[in-house]
Amino acid sequence: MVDRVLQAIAEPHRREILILLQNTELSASEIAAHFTDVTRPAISQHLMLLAQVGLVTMRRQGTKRLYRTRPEGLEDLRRFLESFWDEQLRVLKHAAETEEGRTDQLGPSPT
Amino acid sequence: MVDRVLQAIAEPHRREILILLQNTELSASEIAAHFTDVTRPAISQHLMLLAQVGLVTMRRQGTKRLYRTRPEGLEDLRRFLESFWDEQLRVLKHAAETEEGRTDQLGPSPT
DNA sequence: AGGTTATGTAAGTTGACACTTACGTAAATT
DNA sequence: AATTTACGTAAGTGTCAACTTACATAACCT
Repeated sequence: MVDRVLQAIAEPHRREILILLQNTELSASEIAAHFTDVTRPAISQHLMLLAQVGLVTMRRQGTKRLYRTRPEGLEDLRRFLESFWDEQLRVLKHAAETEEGRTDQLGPSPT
Repeated sequence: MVDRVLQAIAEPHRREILILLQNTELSASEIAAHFTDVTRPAISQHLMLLAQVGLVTMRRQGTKRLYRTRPEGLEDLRRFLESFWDEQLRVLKHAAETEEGRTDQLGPSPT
């Protein structure tokens, strides 16, 4: 499950959709209107995926479909990453205390 | 930057690598040995990517290359998701208090 | 009923990416 | 110097996912 949620939020457009929906409930076309680089059907497909993964909920209102976030959908991921971070921080702390001769060669590209 | 980190940890094998490296420093082949469904070069490529994104560090020791996690690499992502979650939880709380007529139609697939 | 509005769905294209095998290379060992 | 060990790198392949355009459908309005 974590897999699919991670994959879902790895896509920039989908993350932006989630951010748009943070405080509001929006219709599909309202959401699509925020995007200039992508067509409405694409957004529709993103919304479908987000719903399947449980990050978003939909209800119909007349001809519209209103979407909102579903906070519980992030729980699994949250738990996973949190435990992960705890572990990482412990390592970080330990490294700071030990402080062995830093021989680092390869790091992140200096963007 | 968040994009690339998310993409990096969206891949199951790479997540497993990070978990392997949580407490230890391992050589490339030691890491590869943990995987049966994938060849060593594939792992090597994953390690490269993880290093580029800043989730992992490498140092040479003789003919070996030892990898370890780089906790700071998760900071950006952590910040992003944390603010995100805060917002989500606020919404969740608000929803619980308001408790309007639940008209939910589309949810996560009942796995 | 007929038209409009709001939206999903089908089908096809493209590009990225996770692999594979084969090869290159640098450090240790003999 | 020749081998072996421990890797990365090149090049090619197959799959998947994010798009696109064109079409289908469902609710609303007149």
